[in-house]
Amino acid sequence: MKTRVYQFVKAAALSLQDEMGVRFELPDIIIEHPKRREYGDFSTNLAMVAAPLFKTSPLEIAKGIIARKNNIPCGFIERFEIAGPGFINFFIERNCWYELLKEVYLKGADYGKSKMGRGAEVQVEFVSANPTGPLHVGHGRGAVVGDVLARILSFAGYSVSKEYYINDVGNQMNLLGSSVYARYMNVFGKDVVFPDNGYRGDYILDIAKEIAEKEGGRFASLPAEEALPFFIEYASGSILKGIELDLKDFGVTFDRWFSEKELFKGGKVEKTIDKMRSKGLIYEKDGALWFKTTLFGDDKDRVLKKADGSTTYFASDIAYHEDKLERGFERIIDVWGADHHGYKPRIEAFIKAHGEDGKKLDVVLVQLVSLLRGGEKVSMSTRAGEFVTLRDVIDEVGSDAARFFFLLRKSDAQLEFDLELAKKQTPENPVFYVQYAYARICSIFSVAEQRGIAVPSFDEADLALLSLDEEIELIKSITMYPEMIESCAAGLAPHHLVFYLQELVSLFHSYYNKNRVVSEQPEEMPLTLARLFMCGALKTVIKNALGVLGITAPEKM
RNA sequence: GCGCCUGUAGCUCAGGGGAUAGAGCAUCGGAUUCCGGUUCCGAGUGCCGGGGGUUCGAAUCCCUCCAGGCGCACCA
Repeated sequence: MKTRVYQFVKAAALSLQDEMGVRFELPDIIIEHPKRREYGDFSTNLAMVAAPLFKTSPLEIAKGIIARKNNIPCGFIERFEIAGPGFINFFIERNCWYELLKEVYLKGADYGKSKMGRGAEVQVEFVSANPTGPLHVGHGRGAVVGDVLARILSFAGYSVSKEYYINDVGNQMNLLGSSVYARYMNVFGKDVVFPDNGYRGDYILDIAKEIAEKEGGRFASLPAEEALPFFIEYASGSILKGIELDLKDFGVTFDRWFSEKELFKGGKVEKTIDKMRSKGLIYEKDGALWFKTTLFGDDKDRVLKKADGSTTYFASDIAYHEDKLERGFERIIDVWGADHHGYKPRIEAFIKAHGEDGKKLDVVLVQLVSLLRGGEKVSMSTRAGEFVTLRDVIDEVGSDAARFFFLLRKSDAQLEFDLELAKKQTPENPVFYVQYAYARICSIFSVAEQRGIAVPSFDEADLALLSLDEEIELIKSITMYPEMIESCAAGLAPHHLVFYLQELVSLFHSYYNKNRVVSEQPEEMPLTLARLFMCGALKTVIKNALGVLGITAPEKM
């Protein structure tokens, strides 16, 4: 509908240019939903923006554009209005809304899908937590943001690939291995110095015990260096499996798990460095190898290879991003914890150095989550290993509530997550409020069914009977869904969808309370059918939206 | 010191150049024989952190200051 208004305005503006004998590139035409109902269904500020270009007053332009209505088809617009300093407000013909409602019915589960992405290949990389311990709440937020973003993009017509990058190389792996090794030795009564910054969580001991059970004491007699590779391999593998399971239970899956180790095995890291060297972007200083990222907007050059000959994390990362580019993705979206924000310029620098548009990369930052329990802060300290895991949260509040809460704020704002609230079966709990609306509609349908009334198809219902203001508002809100998906996709902002759902559902609860859907009066059957039809469309939209969020739509609660 | 994010109602936060700045919760008052109890309606509250600028128009953009968070390794 918005598109139709847009097309009209554009055609009208062009035609107005001809009439006035002027020609210039039109400014972007913005069609918006006015905040106030009396300003119509849509409005545009074009007349004000274009006034200087047309060299006349906004009022004249607005009049001119509206005058085009005789030449340009716009039967769907009931009336126009010029308001305020020069807004043009559009009031849409009521029948058009009914038509849109039928579209919901016809498209069903596909309603809201868009071709916006034109099938462009997009990669979303997210979570990518080091396999050194279980996922904690913060990772959980990143997981949901990435996952829902991917779902939104694919709904919006992109071809999306979800990926988890595993940092299974480097110091932290050695540290993990030696931590488990130390615990293992303890099991056999041997005292080994626990590494300084070792991992102290209970899970380390669990893994050590598991190894002791399966492998016996055969490593106890080996020198540490010989035993270590096994411990690293075993521990990271076991932790990764746990991570995968936690994510799966959280409704998050990946198309690919990409191992950093594989980059080295294939010589990819060296190859990427060589490539940059051949472009003259590498130099040596203080025995280390540097990459001239400053040429591409970074604020200092970065080390790729340390004086001791080992490569940095950044070296792996550019190799990884080169791999992404080579796989032909048109867009690369990295979802990172906000503490990595400083990392963006150097990755972007690499992409530019590689000869690609830096805009190919989007970084979505996910801010901290602080847990509350009935308003009281739950303390989390990673250091002591007593942090709250994602698993704990899912077990306590369930996957649905956790997912919803993680999306309740824009991702780059800090989030307070109240565990007590998430469990409440009351309307102050937004998840409940939304799911309840769905269950309520299902309940209406079953009442109708008991009375032998089937939910009508679009040609059985006379939608013109839906004439109440609340009904029109509800229909408008229902049919705004496709637009919502597109705007979430464009802004990489999943939280908009959550806000939309809450507003939509609130309109329904309010409507429900005032009006009876299934009437007792036989003569009101046509109205009942029309209302059932509308509820059916609403049901579809709620279900589709919850589906995109990865949240279940329960028929009963 | 430099960079990024944040500062909006009592609380948690939307809105990120447009018209009278919104929602939920909390508070107070009212409705609800019902399809579903856990629902609904109404009311009040704002120097949009301060100051300057750009603009026909600024919560929104720019500068500056203040406050909070997070980054700023030859760590990962």
